[in-house]
Amino acid sequence: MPPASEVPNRDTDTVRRVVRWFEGNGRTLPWREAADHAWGVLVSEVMLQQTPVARVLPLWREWMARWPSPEALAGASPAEAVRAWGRLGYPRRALRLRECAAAIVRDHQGQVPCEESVLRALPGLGDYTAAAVVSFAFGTRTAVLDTNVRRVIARVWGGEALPPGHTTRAERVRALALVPDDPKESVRWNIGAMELGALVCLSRNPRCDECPIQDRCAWLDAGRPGLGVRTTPRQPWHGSDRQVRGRILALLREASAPINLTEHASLENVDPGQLDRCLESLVADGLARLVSAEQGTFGL
DNA sequence: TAAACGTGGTA
DNA sequence: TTACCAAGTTT
Repeated sequence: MPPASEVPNRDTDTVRRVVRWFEGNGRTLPWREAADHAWGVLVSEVMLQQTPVARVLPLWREWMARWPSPEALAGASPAEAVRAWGRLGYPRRALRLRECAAAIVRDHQGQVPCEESVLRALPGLGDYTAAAVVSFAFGTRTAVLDTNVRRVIARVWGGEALPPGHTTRAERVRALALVPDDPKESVRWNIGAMELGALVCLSRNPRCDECPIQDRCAWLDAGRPGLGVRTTPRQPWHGSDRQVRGRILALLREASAPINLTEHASLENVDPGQLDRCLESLVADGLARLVSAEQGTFGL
């Protein structure tokens, strides 16, 4: 544990102001409307990992209509899940979500577990998602630490432009200290802090003049230092394995039958070695299937 | 622990 | 146009 000097006061008043702001400014999103539907919350949280709300909305509606329960999704094939994932990105999430559904059916009587540690053990659910599900779907008091909440806390109580590259122990301690004792209020704070980070306390262009706690922000007080400082270098995209894997997967999603990928016209400009490497990794990930080695054909 | 993992909107 | 970035997880 860090020394007590690093643990801020509860700061109940600032927390309450964020909650009030959310009540008047929060978006009405479908997975919030039916917050008692744990499966819907879980699906939304997985889809929202590193993915903007606007892109998730139509896919979430499709998935909930098609697979309204863990049992329903558990009955789908991996290929169906990957195809239905469309262009949401990080398609391994589709496989893991389906595996998650199967585990829920197999080990939890088809009911989404309500314990954070149990959820954390399911495929595709990490610290953030497990906390989000117990908070938003079950109303349990816990600290939900996503990139939005981390940024809000880093600025308001830390005076820093951005949180560290990975979640630190100190961040968790500080975050938990801010969570209200009352479970219902803790949920409002979690979702309100996330929404504040998503709509106002933006990473690059924060709208501090619209912020309900601008007079409580250590970072704004300090003159917003460090904005625009590059933290982690980005990997090049053009020509990367990621790009090639994405192109391959796009072809596989569209194809209704196995297709030749080693001599595919749209992959002509890809280095054969890289193509082989990407195909191999996709097969290893369960995102592609070698149908015929002789013909070089693959399917989902 | 660092690196890998998709995609498309925005400035 | 390039670069950033959006409710992270896994190995």
